[in-house]
Amino acid sequence: MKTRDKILLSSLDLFNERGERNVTTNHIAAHLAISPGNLYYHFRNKSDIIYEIFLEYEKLVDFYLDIPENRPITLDDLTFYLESVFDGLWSYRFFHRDLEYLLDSDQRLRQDYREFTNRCLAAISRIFEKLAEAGIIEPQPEELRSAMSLNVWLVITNWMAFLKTAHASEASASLTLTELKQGIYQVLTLE
Amino acid sequence: MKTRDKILLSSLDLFNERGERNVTTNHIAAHLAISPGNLYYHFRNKSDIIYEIFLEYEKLVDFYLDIPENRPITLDDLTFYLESVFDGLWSYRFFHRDLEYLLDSDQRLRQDYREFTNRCLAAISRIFEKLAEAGIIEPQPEELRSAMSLNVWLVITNWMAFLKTAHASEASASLTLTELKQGIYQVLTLE
DNA sequence: CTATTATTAGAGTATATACTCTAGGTAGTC
DNA sequence: GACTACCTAGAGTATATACTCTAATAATAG
Repeated sequence: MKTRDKILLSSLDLFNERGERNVTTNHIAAHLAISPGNLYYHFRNKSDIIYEIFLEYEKLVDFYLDIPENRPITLDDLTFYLESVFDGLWSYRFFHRDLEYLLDSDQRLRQDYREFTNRCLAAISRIFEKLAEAGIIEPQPEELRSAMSLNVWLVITNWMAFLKTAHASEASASLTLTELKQGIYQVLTLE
Repeated sequence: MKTRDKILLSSLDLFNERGERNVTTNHIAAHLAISPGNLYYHFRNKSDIIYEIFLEYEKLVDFYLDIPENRPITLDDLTFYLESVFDGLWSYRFFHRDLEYLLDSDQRLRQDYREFTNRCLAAISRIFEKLAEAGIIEPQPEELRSAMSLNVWLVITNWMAFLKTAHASEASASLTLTELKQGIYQVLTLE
């Protein structure tokens, strides 16, 4: 694997595990047993690394949330969407943890993330619409639907953080898949 | 005003405005035109300052969420609760922004915050219960009620962050009260 | 007035952090 | 073999950060 890709992978791992704030570029280099100079040959700065990781995250979620236009939606589809999105959240969980700081330090990222959020909200909204069309939930007016979508978005993106803050340190390392899955139930409650 | 209190006030201001991560103890001292030594005479370290600010926050919210036991609840009460809580969130908004990091760096805080969350969830749940008793909303089984409460909590605590991340930088400084109030509508949607 | 305690200034320090610079490899191509 | 483009090491640096230490000044109590 190319050094550049190894840097991205290791960074993601370390960020997720220890939080972006606690991971320096020197840590990343040391973890890969390469020199800082080498790291900075491949990336101009830490922000660039984070930005590239975000692009991957974005691509993944966009791929998952590509709602088929001309096919009714089923409950299985819904479950698939939720599982996919939670999977993405888990793999890039460092991102939402330090979101505000990250957006403050990189305008590109702020701009892109804003559009990303809007795409996600639109997708969630479309899911509601199709669920209503399929007769699975009650139809709802546009305004209510977008408020509901926003609620879903808030619950989804902050579920992980809630788990980490609500649980005592005892099981600190063990955010289990079970708990993650409970997040799915949590979202379903909204509907 | 005592220096100690001035430190707490200034810290809160600076934390809210620039984010805890961007505010050093030296900044706080400089802002107050006192020496670092002076600051460290009053507080052993930065964590201690944050912890004391949290205690104030906790006290405020606990005070607001003291649900009367022997009186039915009205819609006005509900509005009051929501406005109070959003007011508290606004005044201590730095806290939720860097929550995970803060809890990681102070075990006392982690423990206290965990209990605080549980008290809040219980209060929200009690509000639902009383709203049902008063015939304002449909009664719901215990399990559903606690899931709903959790959703409300997630929306409330992350509404501010959402506003700051979703809006482009244009109006960066201007998180208006109007938008905050929209958060209240957002929560009501859940019900 | 004096002894003690509380408060303050300000210089200083150890460590960390993001990042730079130079010199030297390595791999492919003609 | 020589040229070029890519890659890597590693020492080094400017700045920041949390925090310490000493000495001096106010406040207070007896």
